[in-house]
Amino acid sequence: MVGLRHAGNPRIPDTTVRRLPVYLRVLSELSGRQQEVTSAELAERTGYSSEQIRKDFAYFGALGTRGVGYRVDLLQRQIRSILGLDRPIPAAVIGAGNLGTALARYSILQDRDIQVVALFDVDPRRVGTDIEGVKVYPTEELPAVVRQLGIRMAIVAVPPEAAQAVVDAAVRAGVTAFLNFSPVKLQAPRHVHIQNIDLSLELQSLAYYVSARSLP
Amino acid sequence: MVGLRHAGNPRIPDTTVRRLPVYLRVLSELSGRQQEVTSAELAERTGYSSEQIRKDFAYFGALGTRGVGYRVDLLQRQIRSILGLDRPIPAAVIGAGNLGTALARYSILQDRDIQVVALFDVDPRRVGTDIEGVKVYPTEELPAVVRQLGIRMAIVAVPPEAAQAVVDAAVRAGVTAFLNFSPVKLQAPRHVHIQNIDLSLELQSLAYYVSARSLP
DNA sequence: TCTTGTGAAATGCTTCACAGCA
DNA sequence: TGCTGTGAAGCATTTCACAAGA
Repeated sequence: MVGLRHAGNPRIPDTTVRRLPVYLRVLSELSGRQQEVTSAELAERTGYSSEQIRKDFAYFGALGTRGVGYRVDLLQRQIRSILGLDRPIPAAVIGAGNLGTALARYSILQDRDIQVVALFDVDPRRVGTDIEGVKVYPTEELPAVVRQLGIRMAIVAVPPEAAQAVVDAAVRAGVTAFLNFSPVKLQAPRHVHIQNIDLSLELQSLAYYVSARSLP
Repeated sequence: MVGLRHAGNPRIPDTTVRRLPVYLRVLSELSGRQQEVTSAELAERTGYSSEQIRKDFAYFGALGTRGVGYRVDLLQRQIRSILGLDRPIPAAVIGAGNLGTALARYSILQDRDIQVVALFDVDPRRVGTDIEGVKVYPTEELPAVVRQLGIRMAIVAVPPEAAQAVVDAAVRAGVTAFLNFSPVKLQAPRHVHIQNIDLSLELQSLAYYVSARSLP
């Protein structure tokens, strides 16, 4: 996992990248209400330290005014540009079962920058239906649809046995970023980024923090 | 976030805790097939370095045999005990919408150590139904049901406005560990552990890794 | 000989502390 | 005076390198 991006851009640590969307969320609450925001105020609202916030901003050539703070709108625009959210990103959800459907519905309704434009499923009963107006295609058409719609990002919610195959197909068709909910370690070329969310692993590690187990 | 647990136990770093379930998964594939496993083999299958694995095991007083490796069954038992998975953990899913239902179904079917024994929802149309045989209760009954069933862990999948209130109620009733899917920063007492999974944030940070944005 | 177990070095991230500027 | 910007210090985690034991 490297924070390196296309030539010329500063290298941003992965930890910072993960905080950027949080800043965006807070900034959008602030936007309209105030023009400037201090790192102290952002610290208050995000839970990060103010120094950390300033360091984060410095990674992409910050622009605060000493004694005043940062311009909300400028900051928003910059962070969105860093993340590549300054133009819509077409995304796919692969697997239209319970989880896939829920994730698709959630993403379609929540996020306007990342646009879920297609779902895929192997089950003929699901193919042809739609989720919030987005069509479910047969998985075998994935390469064609991905290319046609310029899909660059995919949410994987298929059974573990099927995951590697759909990722391989998607990668060949040009997808470079995956959010994987399947409980398997996926293989992919270096330039492909895979972010895993594994519910079983999360729950099991969470178990460690269940305290005072001696109680009833 | 501290790795500290009940008195007497060694302090295990959070990073290690998050790897333990991965070891469990790999070990369960191995179990039956072989009695011993080397750190190199585990490295191969997990993607972690062998030194890291040995360090992790050392945190809970490892027990390998030089020249041979670790006993699979012993390792399994130890890790399960560290995580508190040596007895079933009753859990709740709060919010029986699309996501909550999908998560509940997934957990019920996948995980036998963490048992989802109740769902909660405010919508009267959902209350009284069941998901894979697990009842949906009205949210107002949460305190009573949590106490009655000894629930120690909760998956939160309610709208953001409702999240803090259900967490407060659950904490008062004795829940100490949460997996939160609501896109809000939840407040809770020190002894309560909250693990967040925020789909929007994940997708937005993922956008950073979509490469070669200049293409079509 | 093979693999564990572990101090020591390296890395990466966060916090400290304060100089610098509006 | 207030807040940014940033080197330096501090921590946490990972990797290195190798001694020790079956």
